[in-house]
Amino acid sequence: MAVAQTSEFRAICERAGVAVTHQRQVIYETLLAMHGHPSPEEVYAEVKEKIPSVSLATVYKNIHLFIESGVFSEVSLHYGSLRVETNAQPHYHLVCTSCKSVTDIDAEDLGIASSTRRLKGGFLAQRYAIDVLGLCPKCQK
Amino acid sequence: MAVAQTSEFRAICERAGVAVTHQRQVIYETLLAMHGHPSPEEVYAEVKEKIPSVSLATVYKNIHLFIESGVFSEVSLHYGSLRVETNAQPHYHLVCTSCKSVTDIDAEDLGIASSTRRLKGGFLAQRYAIDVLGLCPKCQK
DNA sequence: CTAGGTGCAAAGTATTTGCAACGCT
DNA sequence: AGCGTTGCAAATACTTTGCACCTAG
Repeated sequence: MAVAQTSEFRAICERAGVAVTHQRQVIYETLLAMHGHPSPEEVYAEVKEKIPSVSLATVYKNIHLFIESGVFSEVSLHYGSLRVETNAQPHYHLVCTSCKSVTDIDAEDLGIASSTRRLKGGFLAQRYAIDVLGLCPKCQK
Repeated sequence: MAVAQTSEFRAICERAGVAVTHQRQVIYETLLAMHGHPSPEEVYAEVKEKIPSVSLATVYKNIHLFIESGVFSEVSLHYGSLRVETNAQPHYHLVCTSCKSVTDIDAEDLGIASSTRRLKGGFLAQRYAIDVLGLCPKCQK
């Protein structure tokens, strides 16, 4: 059905080992063209203008597929529910992209000093929430 | 009803301008004692052992109250829904704690170099997700 | 006393899943 | 042809809300 497929998109699908479908391509192009940090509902609304019959489930499935394939990423990690930080010491998180485990790491061990300061543009930085994404020792094997 | 109230907890409630209730105190102490990054459901399960009649809604209300008061915080920002990062350039986010706006900032403007490296403990860092929490210029007035 | 807090149940929002029909390869 | 993909609807997960009763101040 699709005609004007970019070779880039074909390559992405091939790398991910998935089929090149019209919905998939429109969702990909819509994401590329969107500014900011869209939610699935916002993407769905945009895609629906090109494919009125598209379903929200398809948008969800493809967004996940793109995130898993590394084509896009999540703004900040989405754990499914709110997580309370009970550790009052300044520290950051090691998040394993394979097993999803979260481990605390001290600021000094990351080599980043945390302090209130004013950044270019006038934003007043008060606290840093840093998630280091990677592989825990167990998952590196 | 409560008897052994720590003066610390009373001070927290006073600062927040809320009442010192038994549920509130048990939820606070439970959070303090919990390791890791508990979800509301997990907190609820723990609190229920001390107060079997407690409701999940009360746990949610008090967790939010503690977070708003700065007593605890969120592990990573919870936007209510997944947000897709469509900007492929390495960059981070300025999140205004007042108006919740999210703005991109280049790595170099933050003064942090992003690179794959192995941290103490053997974790293989591949990507940094950094949210700088603070006040945007508008909200500083 | 009375404003705020609690428990319960229902509503609301976000996301996933089962399945029959359909389209890529 | 065969398997992955889609659309739909129902199911599930997470969170908030309305309200009558209760309790700290």
